[in-house]
Amino acid sequence: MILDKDFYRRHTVTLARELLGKVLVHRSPEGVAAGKIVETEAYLQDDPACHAARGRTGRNAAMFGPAGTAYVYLIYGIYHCFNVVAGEEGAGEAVLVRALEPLEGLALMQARRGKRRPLEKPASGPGNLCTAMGIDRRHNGICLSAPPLFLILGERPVSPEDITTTRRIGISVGQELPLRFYLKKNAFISRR
DNA sequence: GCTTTGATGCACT
DNA sequence: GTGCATCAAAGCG
Repeated sequence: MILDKDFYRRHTVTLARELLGKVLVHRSPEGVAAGKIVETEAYLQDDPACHAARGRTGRNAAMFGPAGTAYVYLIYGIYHCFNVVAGEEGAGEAVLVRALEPLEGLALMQARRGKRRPLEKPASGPGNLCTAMGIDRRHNGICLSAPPLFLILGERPVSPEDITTTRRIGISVGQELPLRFYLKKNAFISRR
């Protein structure tokens, strides 16, 4: 049921595409929240936009762990971003998960977002996703092959024709690259 | 309907 | 002190 270590052992770009359609589950004391991954971005070695590009620091240390480790960091002092570590151990590559289509615990996600009106897409955008799922720095460095935070197969497989490739979003360092992937026609992606 | 800006931890100059 | 893999409220017209 839970995707194990072997699932994560493949090229980072391949993993970024393979993660589409898989389901991210978080079992927390507040309840279970789960959603289908609909948007990802790959961050590779020798890429200035990759946090690991300038070596290991306290913040990015989890990126250098084995594939299938969670890398969660704080951005702009307020939002968290959730990544799946990929590639060879020590390479410092990862896949940023940018948006989910809620499958379970929609009300919990909406409550965590804390808006007046319940949001239709509470987990679209990397910062929003972490807020809705209750993911924060406590999850940094943990293994994604066991509860409380893990991935399972989706209901139906995703075929290559279902995937759109674009430039990554919000990158301001270095050359921008076609390393963003999302499910075509899915309403829950963060941007067109 | 845009565009601007404030929120602010952490790594780096 | 500056800038970032962000987001939404505020300002503008």
